[in-house]
Amino acid sequence: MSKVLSEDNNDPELSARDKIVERRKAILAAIHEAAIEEFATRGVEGTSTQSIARRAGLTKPQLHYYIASKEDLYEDILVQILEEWRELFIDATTGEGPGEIIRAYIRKKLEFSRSKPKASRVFTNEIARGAPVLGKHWAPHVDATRSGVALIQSWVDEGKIRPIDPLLFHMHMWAVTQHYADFDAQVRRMMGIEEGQEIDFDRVEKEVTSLFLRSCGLE
Amino acid sequence: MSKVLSEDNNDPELSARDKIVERRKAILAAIHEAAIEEFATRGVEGTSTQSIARRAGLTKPQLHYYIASKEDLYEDILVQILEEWRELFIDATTGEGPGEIIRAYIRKKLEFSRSKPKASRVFTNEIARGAPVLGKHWAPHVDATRSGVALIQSWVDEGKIRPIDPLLFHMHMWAVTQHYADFDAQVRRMMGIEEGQEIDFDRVEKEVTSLFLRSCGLE
DNA sequence: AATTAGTTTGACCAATTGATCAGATCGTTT
DNA sequence: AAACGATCTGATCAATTGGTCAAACTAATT
Repeated sequence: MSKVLSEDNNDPELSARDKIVERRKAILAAIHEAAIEEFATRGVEGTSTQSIARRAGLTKPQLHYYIASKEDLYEDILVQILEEWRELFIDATTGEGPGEIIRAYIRKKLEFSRSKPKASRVFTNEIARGAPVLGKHWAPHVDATRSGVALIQSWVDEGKIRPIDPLLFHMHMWAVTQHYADFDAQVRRMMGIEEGQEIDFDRVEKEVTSLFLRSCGLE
Repeated sequence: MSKVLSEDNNDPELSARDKIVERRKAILAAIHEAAIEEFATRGVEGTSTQSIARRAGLTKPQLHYYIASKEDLYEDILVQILEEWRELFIDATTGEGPGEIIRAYIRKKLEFSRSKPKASRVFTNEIARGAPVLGKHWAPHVDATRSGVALIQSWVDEGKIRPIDPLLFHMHMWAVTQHYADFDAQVRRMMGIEEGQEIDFDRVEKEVTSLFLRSCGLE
């Protein structure tokens, strides 16, 4: 700490120290990306550090220079995914009505499934295992979801939407949107989509939104 | 074949040969059960034959006496799961109306998630991997689902239900019901259910049914 | 030119992996 | 009692696992 402060006085555009830090960041990002890819398809225990290293363009000892252990890396990635889901919660701070909030939630969650399906699958895998690693970390996530459920409940109490079970309603939105990440292969097969072609997420978003809005009497 | 026929003439209650066959069946069933448990939580590649053997109460060489290889066992189990899902399809042979058929599908699928969550998860895992093994086997399954979709489409055409996207409607029913198997840990956490306690599947069935019936104007 | 911190490398480790095999053991039939 | 097929066992295999280590290398600082 003191070293950094004492030596970083001169600042010609980008110091050598900064370059090193930046490089480290880039390599760590590559490791995370490679690991997510592997974890998503092979699971934690089925993934070898070897394969992570290879995918990230590193050797195995090189990988271990940047990470402590496979389990450590896995935990980091899980926390990172939860972090990215921060913005994904239902809240009333925007001042919008139930319809718009539900629409926005479905849109954002579907966008995550579309753009980061692998990360979604790592999460699914962890839950399916009984969430042994996530256990210590997802309390805030659960709390945030709970407050979303409370918001939905308040809509029911105020007669803004039909009387539905708010917890199940929320979970079902989560389930359907998550489906498009976890069951990508099944969705493609059912839709008859060729390799390389894109799933029509506009169609999906329209239908999913309609499903949930109608069920609570908003459409 | 000829041996069996020639020697099986005398039949005192249960012949020795039958006993052997029965024993084999029982052991194979134990192996399948143990393997499903392991595959569901650790994935195929993360599961060791050792752990399967141990859980089934066998030694490793003993296990290999009954199965050819781990991949072989895995494929058998996947096919077996598809087999059990045979009865799970939407069809009009009962002569019932859309409402009853949808209700019955959700009930049956939820019952499967409740009673065999592990098997469900093995399936999910395979799909998340891109269905490399299932690929050769699930054509009938896909066809059956497609005919279910066609049935739903016919309801729309005949004006029996609201104009929904039949394929997505079907997939969403699948997604929500599957959720209760794959995300058991998450569901329990959100519902605040203690270890050992049961999830209230009546409440779930009621809400899921209502969700889909309302969305197609049947409730 | 020497020092330094950061990084990379090849060799190496004990443990486990999926799988095999010859020989031992078992209960049954002849 | 001999022979039989079915089953089980301990030893063993090459390959891979997650991870370590000292030594070498690199580039910037002194």
